[in-house]
Formats: sequence, C-alpha cells, structure tokens
Amino acid sequence: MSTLTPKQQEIRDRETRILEVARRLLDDSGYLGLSMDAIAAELGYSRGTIYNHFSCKEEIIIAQAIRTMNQRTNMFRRAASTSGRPRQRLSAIGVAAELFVRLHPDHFAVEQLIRSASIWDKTSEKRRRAMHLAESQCMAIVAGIVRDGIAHGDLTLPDQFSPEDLVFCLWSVTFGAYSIIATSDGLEAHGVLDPWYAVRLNINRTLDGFQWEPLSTEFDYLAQFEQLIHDVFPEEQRQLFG
Amino acid sequence: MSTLTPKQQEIRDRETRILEVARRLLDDSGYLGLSMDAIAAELGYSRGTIYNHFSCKEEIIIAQAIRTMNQRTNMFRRAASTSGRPRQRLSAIGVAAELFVRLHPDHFAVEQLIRSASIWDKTSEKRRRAMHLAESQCMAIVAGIVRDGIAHGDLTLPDQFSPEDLVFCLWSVTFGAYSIIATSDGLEAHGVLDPWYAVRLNINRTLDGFQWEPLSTEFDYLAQFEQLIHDVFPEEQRQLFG
Amino acid sequence: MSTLTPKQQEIRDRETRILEVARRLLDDSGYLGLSMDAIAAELGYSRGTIYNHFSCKEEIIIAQAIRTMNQRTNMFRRAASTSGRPRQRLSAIGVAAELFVRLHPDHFAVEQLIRSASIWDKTSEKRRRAMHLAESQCMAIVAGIVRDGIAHGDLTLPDQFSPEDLVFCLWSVTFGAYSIIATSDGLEAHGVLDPWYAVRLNINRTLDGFQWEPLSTEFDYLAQFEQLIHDVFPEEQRQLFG
Amino acid sequence: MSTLTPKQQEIRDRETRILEVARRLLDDSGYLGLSMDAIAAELGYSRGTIYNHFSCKEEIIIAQAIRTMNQRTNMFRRAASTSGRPRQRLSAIGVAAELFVRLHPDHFAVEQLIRSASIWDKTSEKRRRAMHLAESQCMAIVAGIVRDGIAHGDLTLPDQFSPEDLVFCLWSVTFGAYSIIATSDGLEAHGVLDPWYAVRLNINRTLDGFQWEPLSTEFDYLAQFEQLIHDVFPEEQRQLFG
DNA sequence: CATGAATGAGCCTTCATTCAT
DNA sequence: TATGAATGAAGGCTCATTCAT
Repeated sequence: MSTLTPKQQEIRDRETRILEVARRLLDDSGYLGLSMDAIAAELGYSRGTIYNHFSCKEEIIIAQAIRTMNQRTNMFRRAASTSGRPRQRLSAIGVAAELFVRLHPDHFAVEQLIRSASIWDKTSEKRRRAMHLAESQCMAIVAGIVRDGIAHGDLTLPDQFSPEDLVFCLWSVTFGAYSIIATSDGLEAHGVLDPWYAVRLNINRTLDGFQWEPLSTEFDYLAQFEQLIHDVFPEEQRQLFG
Repeated sequence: MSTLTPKQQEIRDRETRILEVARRLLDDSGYLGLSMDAIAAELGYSRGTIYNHFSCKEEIIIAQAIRTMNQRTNMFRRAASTSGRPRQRLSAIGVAAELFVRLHPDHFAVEQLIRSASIWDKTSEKRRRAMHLAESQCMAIVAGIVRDGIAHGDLTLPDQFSPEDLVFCLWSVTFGAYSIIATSDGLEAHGVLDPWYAVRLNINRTLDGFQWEPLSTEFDYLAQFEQLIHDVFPEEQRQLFG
Repeated sequence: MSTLTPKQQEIRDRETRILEVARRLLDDSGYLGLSMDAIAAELGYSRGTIYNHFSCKEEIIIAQAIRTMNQRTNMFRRAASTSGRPRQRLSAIGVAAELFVRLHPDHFAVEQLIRSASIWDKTSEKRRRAMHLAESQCMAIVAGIVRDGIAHGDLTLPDQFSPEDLVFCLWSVTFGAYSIIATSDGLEAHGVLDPWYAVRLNINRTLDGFQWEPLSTEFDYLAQFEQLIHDVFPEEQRQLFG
Repeated sequence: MSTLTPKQQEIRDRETRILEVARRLLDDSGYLGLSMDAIAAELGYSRGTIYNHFSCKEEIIIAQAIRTMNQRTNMFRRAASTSGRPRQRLSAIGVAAELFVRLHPDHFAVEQLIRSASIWDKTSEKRRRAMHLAESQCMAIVAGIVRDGIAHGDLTLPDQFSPEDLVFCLWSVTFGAYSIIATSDGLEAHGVLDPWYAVRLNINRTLDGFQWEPLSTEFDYLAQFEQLIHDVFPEEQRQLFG
C-alpha cells in the first residue's frame, strides 16, 4: 500500500532536496539569504518547478522547520533508547539536545520567524498541525523518562510541577544557552570560560537540586557525556567536529 | 549648562519616539515589517526626517536594541540594590530578568538579527562598542552578586566554573524559556502547567544544587518573587499585568 | 545551427530596443534623463524586465556606447574599403567621422561620463574589454591607411610622430569641432561661417602641411567629400539630411 | 562709484568662494559629486546661505562655467599681448589653450551638461547672455591675431574661410585632443606616443598648410612653446607641473 | 509538468528646495 | 540674514509570484 510509483518517488525526493537546500541557505546566510531564486538555482531547477511543490516561500520555510524538528525527535529517540537508569538516559537526551542546537544554529531563529504573523498566516492549517505534532513527540519522549524516574523511585517532583515542566526547563537552558552563544560574540571576553561545559554542569546541579538519583556526586555524568557523543551519535559528532 | 534648546529637546524626543515605533513594528511584524516608510508614516514624518536621525535602517535597529538592553540593565541594577543576602538579591535579578523578557518578547529575535553580517557590517564602530558595553554591564551586575555570595561564604563554585559561567546559565534558562514560550503556542497543550512558575522553581533548585545558602528549603524565594514584582517593579508590573 | 528560437530572437530584439531608447533618452535629456523607469515606461515593459537584460543602469549606458562605437567602426570600414590613393581613402574616413559625430551628437558626452569612476567601477570586466576593443579597431583602420600612405611613398612622418599620433590629431579636430558645435549655440554669431566646411578644409591643409600627396592643390578633396557622402553613406545621409 | 560697502564685498567674496568650491567638486567627483550639501559643508555655511546667493543649483553651475571661461579669456589675453610676429603670438595662444584644458579637465563636460535642456531651461536670460559674451571675447582675441597675420601679409585665407573659421579649427583640435585624452585611458596602448606633443606639431603643420609665415621650417615654434609656458604662464605651470 | 521571462509592489536611499526660528 | 530641520519626489534595485510556451 505504501509503495510509490517511480514518479511519486521522484517528486518526494525532490521535495526533500528542496528542503535541504533551504536549510543550507538559511544556515549560511540567514532568512534574507533564502530566496526562491537561490533555491532553484542551487538545485538546477526553474522557479516554476519549485512552485509545483510548495505554494509559496513560507510553506517551504515551515516544511523545512518541521523536517528539522523531526530530526531532533529522532535524535531524542535514539538517546532515550540507551540503557541505564532514568537519569542516565536523560543525560543522553542532554547530549542529543546539545548536538542538535550545535548542528542547527539558526533553527530557532527560523522558528521565531515563523510565528511572526506575516509568515504564520500564509500557512495551511495542515502544516500548522504537523508542526505542533512534531513538538509534542519530542517533549513526550523526555517526559517519559522523567516519569520513569518517578516510577523507579529515583525522583519526586514538587507540587505544581509536572514532568513536562521539568522538560521545558531543561530544554530552555539548552536552547537559551545556544542562542546566547550564537548572538554574543566574545562570551569569553565577558568572563565565561566554556559555555558548553557550563551548561552541562549546570543541568547536573539542577537535577541534583531536584534530588534525582543517582546524584552527580554518585555518578560522573560529564564523563558519560563524552562517551555518549561517541557511541550514540557518531554521525552527528563527525559533522560537527570533523 | 547641559540645558537644551527647545528645538534640540524636540529632536531628542523624536529620536526616542522613532526607536519606540521601531520596537513596536518589530514586535508586531518582525524584521520584515520594519521599513523606513512604515516608521515615517507611523510618526507622521517624512522619510527624509528619519534619515536626519539615523543614517540607515540598520542603525535604527541597533540603536533600538541598545536602548532596550539599557532598560534591562536598569532593571537589574534596581534588583541588585535590594537588601538581603546575596542569593536573595540574585532572586530579585531573576524577577527583573523574567519581567524583562516578558516586556520585550522580540528583543532576542532582534539581537539574533543584528549579528547577521549583513546588518552588523553597516553599523558604525561606535554603535558596536555601545552594544558590547551594554551587554557587559548587565552581566557584571549579576556576577557581582555571585561573588558576594562566595565572599559571604554562602556559595562555593566547582572547579572550572566561573561566576560568569553561572550567570550565563541562569540567563540562558530565562531567555530560552521565553523564546520557547514565544514560539510554541500552546505549551499547556503539551502538558506544561505554568512555564514561568516552572522556570522560577527550576532556578531555585539549580541554586540548591550548587548549595547556595540559604537553600530554598530555608527561605521561600517564590513568595519573595511575588513580593519583589510588586515592590521593586511596580511600573513594569502595571505594563504587563494591567 | 545558430538559429534562434522566436523567443530568443524576441529577447535579442528587445535588447536592441532598450539600447535605442537609452540613446534617445541620453540625447534628449542627458545622463540625468536616463532612468530605468523612463526606459521601461517608454518601451511599455516593467522595471524588472529591463533588469533581466542588464544588471544595472551603468551596464546599459556602456552597452549603448559600445554599440555606437561599433557603428562607427563599420562606417570607417566602409570608408577604408573605397578605392583610390591612401590620402583619398583617408578623406573617405573623414566623411565617415563627420557623419558619425553628426549622427551621434551626445556620444562623447556619454563616453566622458563612462570614465567617471562611479560608473566605470560598476561594470563587468568583460564589458570594459569590449569597449577597449571597439576603440582599438577603429583606430587601427585609420592607422592602416596612414601606413599605406607611407608605404606608397606619398607621405613621410616627422620624427617622434607615429601614424597613431596623426590619427589621434585628426580624430581630435573632428570630435572637438563637434563638441564645440554642440555646446556653443550660435557659432555663426561668433563669425564662424560653416564649421563643418571649415573642419574639412582645415584637415586638408593639415595633411598638406605634412606633405601627404596628392596635395589638396592637386586633387579636389572637398568635391570628393560630397560625392562620398552620396555614394558610400546613402543611408546615413538620408538620416541626417532627410 | 565702484566702491563696495564692506558688506557687499563680503557677499561678493563668498560668491567667489562658492564658485571655487563648486569647481573643485566638479573636477574631483564629476557632476554627480556636486551637491548643495557638499558645497555648504565644504564652506562651513548652511544650505540656506548658499540659496541666498544662487537661486538654484543650476545657477551655480553656470556661474562657475562663466568664471572659468573668463579665466580662459585672461590667459588668451596675456598670450595675445606677447611680442613677435602674428603666428608667433598665435603660438602663444596655443600655449594658453593647452594649459587651460589641462587645468580644467572637466570644463567642457560641464559645458555640454549645461546645454542639456534640463539645466539650460532653469537659467536666467542674463546668465545665458553672460555665457555667450564670455565665449565671444575669447574668440575675438584669437581672430584678431589671425587678422593681424593677414594684415602683415603673412597669411592669406582661402575663399569661404573666415578668420573665425580658423580659430574654430584650432580650438577644436586642442579641446578635442584633451577630451580624448581624458576619456581614453591608455592612448599609449593604442600607439599614440605623446598626445600633447602630437597636437602641438599637428597645429604647426596645419598653419604651414595655410602657408602662414614664418613656416615651421623657418621658426622653431615647439622650442618657443616651452619658453612661453615658463615666461608667460608661470603660475599655471606651477599649478600643473608642481 | 517544466521553464524562465515578465511583472510590479515595495524597499532603501539621496538630495534640491523650503521655511520657521 | 543665517540656520538647518523637514520635506517628498525620484531613483535604483530586489524578489515572490504568475503564466504563456
């Protein structure tokens, strides 16, 4: 049932290629560097052909964002399926999150852009739902691990504080850190030694603050961090660090 | 001596008004909604008049960002000058940070924008220095409180972790949280109960994780939070919550 | 093999039409009267269409100048291929030169314009080479005739004076005369009877001064002049004198 | 009667200064570099003040052109008042002409510009007459020398060829040569050895062609040329050759 | 379907000129 | 008279989108 005619396959392939080029252009030269012309030229297609796949520029941008979000979900899924106690698996998610923001520096700038009325309004309802779904899946994975931690008796959350609240906070610090790194040239000049290391350490102390066991005094999460990059995300590591 | 002629005063006033309008346009419709035409029309002035104040569009954007950053610094300064033990004063900074990001939802989108080469390059060196300074001042205030905590014996930082590293992490979570809130409509639908509350609680647990005394089990920072909004930032509270 | 599709032909045609309109606008109202808007409006095309042919205003101006220079070269070539002794063929070139400057009154104003840095710098290297080539070809034709004269024993040049030096002088007087005619309305009021006739006579006396045989006392170059206009440049004559 | 109040003197001085600045701007950066703003800034006056002297930009340009033309007339007058036989005095005029075009490379580009409808039409009748007069005076001086030559029996002009016709031709070659030099970078590349020398030699041969005595075989005009630069136009020589 | 020429709204910027102070 | 802020027409150019071939 899911077999595609060669023609349909070709169309789907091209769509993928369009989104990949769109992402590269966004990463390289920001939103202003993304033009239909540039996409078409890069792919060797004509402007009109692009419009046969996407009805307007905004649709491309959003489809690309969704694609990127799904990649993030995949990374999170891989991290979640590692073995170990829940907090150790959460740490693996931290690895995934860090790698993701480093691989897609402008992803959130694009997400912010998308929400601005002028773009969001041009989008189809279908696309908007797809985006919401992509977000949910990702959060559900992490929240599942938090719930595992509670179920194992490793963690007790405060009142008025859901597993999703914790996920949100962890995600916030990771994303926020990257955004600041991306926008403030010369964090070192401000006295920050190694922002990436700082965030990792900070997250561990946070989880310690929540009394999630094993505490960082009992298990060396930072050492595990390096190991996971290597073991679970070899491809991403290669892309980032050569 | 520093008295201005009425004319000069009017000019200075207009400069402020231009930046305010620029901010509103940026907030409303993003970078693409900010055009010299729109600013002029909004203010009832002609295009040329705007150019008598700012030599190009980019200068306006950056001047506006600096203005906003200085407002942040002022809020931080007010927070830092409250009484209490260092961690309590840091908590006041947290109040300032939260209020700031809520008051200026698009500020960081603008900051990200500014760093893109195409804009940054059109700016005068003077403006660039002003921006760097604005950032430094803000961070210095917070780092000062961290150092106070260390000096009081309330806090000991891990090796390889500077006061600025801590400031950076706290700032990351605050900024990141807001960015996510701004881009994900319907966090509640994802299961996040109250993101703002979650961040506050999260920060407290983080500082507990660093063993910064008094711990949140010894002092009710969340109650203090509400109090500070009311006492130190009445004006901002009014703007935000009516 | 070199056949063009109708579409391509149309495009090429339009390119020609753009340059023609550009020339008319330059003639009518000078450089300041030449605007992309005006060209588009005149042709009934949109701004964007013009930019599909020429990447900027300057390219149009230069392309137009090259086109005109090539017309000059063609006229010179036709003149050079007349029969007769070298000085008689040079006289034919004089005819061509006079007709050319009368047909293209503002050509040199445009050339002067082009050299001003602000325009020259925006041009592609390719275009610049094309222009240099167009100049060279023209001068080479005339210098060839001078060399023929020397080879025939009709002419001996002074020391330190190349065939090109002579070409340069002849060209100077022709071009200079036209420029003055164009800028001084009412030369007659100053006592100049017929500037065109004066230049022709002057050139003949100059060549007499160089002892280029047959001298103007031996051959009636001025009578030949009228004849050549009629015989070699009937089309140009029609354009100029109806 | 011609005494001016100090106030009037000041006004006249300023007008002169405005025209001088206008000329420098024209020479330096062409017509497009001449803006009311630039003039005002250069002089330290305000825009409005400039308008108290000249009703529009075009009036400045034309007034400047007239001023330059009068300088030419002065140079010609000095040349004409040297001693010697008429052709020798004409040679002195040639010196003046060459020095003038070298001192004011863009003068004729400006003159051509002025004639274009868009500028000429904005000019007062008075100004137009002043311009015509300036031209006449200059030509009259040279024509006077030609008439002297005829009166001395040194020269006989052909039929249908007035003294003014000769003046016109001589002026044409001088001006034309300079224009070409100014517009064709790399005349040497085209094979022209020394355009200035070529023109001088060319003019002598032309006058020989007219049998104006003493012929260049009888008197070394080129040697006299160098002498005259030094003796009659020391100031101009200094400006040009340092 | 693919193409790419054509469109035209819209942007940033310049600058001659005016006029209130 | 001098000033210089304000004006607004005009220009060059970009780019998403359409549509005839």
